Amino acid sequence: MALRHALLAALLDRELSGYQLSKLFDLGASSFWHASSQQLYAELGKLEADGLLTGHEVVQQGRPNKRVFALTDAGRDELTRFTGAPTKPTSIRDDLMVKAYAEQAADPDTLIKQLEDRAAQSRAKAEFLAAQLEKLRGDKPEADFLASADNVGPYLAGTRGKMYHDDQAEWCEWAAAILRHRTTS
Amino acid sequence: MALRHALLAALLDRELSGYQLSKLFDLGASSFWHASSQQLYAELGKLEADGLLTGHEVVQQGRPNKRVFALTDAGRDELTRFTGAPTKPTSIRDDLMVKAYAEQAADPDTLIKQLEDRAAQSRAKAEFLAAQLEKLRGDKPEADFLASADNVGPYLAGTRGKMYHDDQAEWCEWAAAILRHRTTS
DNA sequence: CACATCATGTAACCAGTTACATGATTGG
DNA sequence: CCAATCATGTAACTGGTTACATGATGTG
Repeated sequence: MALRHALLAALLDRELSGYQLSKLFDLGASSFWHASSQQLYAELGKLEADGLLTGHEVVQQGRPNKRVFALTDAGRDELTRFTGAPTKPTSIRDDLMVKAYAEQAADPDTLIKQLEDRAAQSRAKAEFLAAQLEKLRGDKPEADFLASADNVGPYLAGTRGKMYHDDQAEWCEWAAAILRHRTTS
Repeated sequence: MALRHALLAALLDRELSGYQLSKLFDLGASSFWHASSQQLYAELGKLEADGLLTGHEVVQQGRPNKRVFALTDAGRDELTRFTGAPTKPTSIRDDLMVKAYAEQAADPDTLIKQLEDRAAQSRAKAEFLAAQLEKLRGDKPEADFLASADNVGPYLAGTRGKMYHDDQAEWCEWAAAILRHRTTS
């Protein structure tokens, strides 16, 4: 069980539909938890069957109806249990980094293009996260918000995500520049 | 197929045994590719069966014998093909970040402890990577090395790994300090 | 003599990916 | 009317994890 806890965490203080969760895992949470939408719908079903979540149909006008999910008490307990359990090592799998490592076997122009594409994606995600963080802290200075707000978890995690994407973009551009320099000289 | 390319990349310019690869994936490459030793031995077998790698027994005195693996021409071609193929999105799964996100449901002291443990691990990995980078560039200034060396891939990837772990350690300590402050005030 | 490190695997199970499938509504 | 966005799934497959298994050698 792995995705479960990420889903429970996302639903800790709000109800969301599968679709909203898929946006979240695509944009906000992608820097610390990766999941496809198919996986989400499957896991939401299991979590509901296991009594950790309850789903309610929400009728919308102007859009297809949706099913939103909320934590049950059992779900919250399971999340608390999880936070106390030993932490598993981080699992990262990044094709682009493997390609950079194997630079010797790669076509330089193609690799440079891929690094630049990734840089652009990471810049966009960093910007999105910066906006999220601003929204979370409202008009307060960061230090005040972190000292007084009642739910700082998403802010802490979002900050790490922004760091990750800022670095990723910076590194990709740096690496691309080096490879470009090596081909043209 | 996923681990394959990471293994082929690691063997691009040297021969290594399963055990040496498991060290590499535990220390050097863990910031961009995660794999267990069981997985490595299984995949090395498949790669040999597919003709992308050849294994040779090396007799050692004072230690158990080992089997080292080297890229074949087919293996190198496959790696080149891979570097040109579309890059899959990065997959990250980090329990600790999910726990930070779910801070509200967590016991503060336990979470702080976990953040501090991770900070120490990341500091150690960053230091290891810094030493590796120094070894790779030898006595040259970084810019000279990157402009003139014939294999910069591992240096580029290692640099990203160091950034990742430096940030991770810094963020963990920052987050732990915030949570500590919130519990004591 | 016990512990750390070196060294390599197998088998059963589970998590995650890929391909397929459908349909409503809004805006250009 | 076409594309984008909203919305939700299933089935087959494959990649990865967990638990189990073994044994040599050097160091304190």
